[in-house]
Amino acid sequence: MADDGRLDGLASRLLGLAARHAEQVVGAELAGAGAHRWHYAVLATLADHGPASQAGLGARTGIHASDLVGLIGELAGRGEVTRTADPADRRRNVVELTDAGRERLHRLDAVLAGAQDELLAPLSPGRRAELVRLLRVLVEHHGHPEPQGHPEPGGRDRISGRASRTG
Amino acid sequence: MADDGRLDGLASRLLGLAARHAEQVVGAELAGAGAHRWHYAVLATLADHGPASQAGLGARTGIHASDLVGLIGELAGRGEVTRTADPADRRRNVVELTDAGRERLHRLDAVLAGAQDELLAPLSPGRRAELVRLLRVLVEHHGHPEPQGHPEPGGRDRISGRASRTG
DNA sequence: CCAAATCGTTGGTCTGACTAACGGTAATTC
DNA sequence: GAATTACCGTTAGTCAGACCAACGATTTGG
Repeated sequence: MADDGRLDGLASRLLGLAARHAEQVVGAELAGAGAHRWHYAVLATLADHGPASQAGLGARTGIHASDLVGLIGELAGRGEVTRTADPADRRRNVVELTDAGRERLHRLDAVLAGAQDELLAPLSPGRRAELVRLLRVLVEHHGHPEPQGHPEPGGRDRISGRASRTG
Repeated sequence: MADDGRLDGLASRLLGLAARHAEQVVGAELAGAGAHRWHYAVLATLADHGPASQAGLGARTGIHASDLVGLIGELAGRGEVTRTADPADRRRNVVELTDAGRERLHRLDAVLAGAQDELLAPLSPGRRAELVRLLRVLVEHHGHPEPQGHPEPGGRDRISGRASRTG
């Protein structure tokens, strides 16, 4: 095999390569439907968790609040979501899915499913599930690295890490 | 579990999140040693496959030729690689590892191993190997999507091989 | 009422990966 | 052996994604 090199077995590198590939596939597939990853993320989140403020959407999707502004504007311009001032808290905008948005989400669901299938083509259903399981452990661990306990063996001060808010 | 949402089970999204996390961990760890991912990639490739031209390095590491210029310059400035004109083909530069480079690679090997361990902390050794196995299947498939023959099953027009955006 | 915090918004920054073009060199063809 | 074609390294610039800084409007809490 071609695993004589140190790079070929490096989990971090394989993750990066696979993720890049996934982004390509999904991005291209969604672009064919005139959409972006972010559009799907917002529509899906609204469908799954109901109306939300932009801050709430940002927390769930991981999309930065500043990028969310234009994104919601775009979706609202297409009539797929509504952005209305929250009467209970007038700082907030309540973003809500419309019927058109739900319809579009359904189409994008199909597109996404196709993309996933293309991505995972070389894996059997069982292997795909296993992959998802393993990845989910990693991302969940990322959210809660250490509940409590010893700081770190040989641990120096934390290297400034950019926190990511992944819900 | 928190898998009530469509995003939470999406392989492409999990890959992206995990990869981002990996980049953070590895990047921070390497930064603590004054290095970038690219430095390690180049040093490791040279150690594993011997001297190479910059084009060859680019092909193996995936680093773009234009970015490789400054990178090799940096490593050469630190005395960790030598860049000499190939007498057999004077278009080429032969990039070669020095003893200092080998020594630095050893240190970075340790750093990288620590980063991988931190990354994969929540997984048992068996699970880690399984993850690497699955990811490698994906990445290899990416390189050789279809051995030959039929254009693509269900495939529409060619997805632009490189850019995330068709342009 | 005043201070602090939150939300949406604007504008700018930084980085990684890419493109375009060019001079120098090699290989190929006539 | 001159011209054409292809390749290598280099420079400069583009582009998208993720982020930060700061602001006005608003709510919250002492």
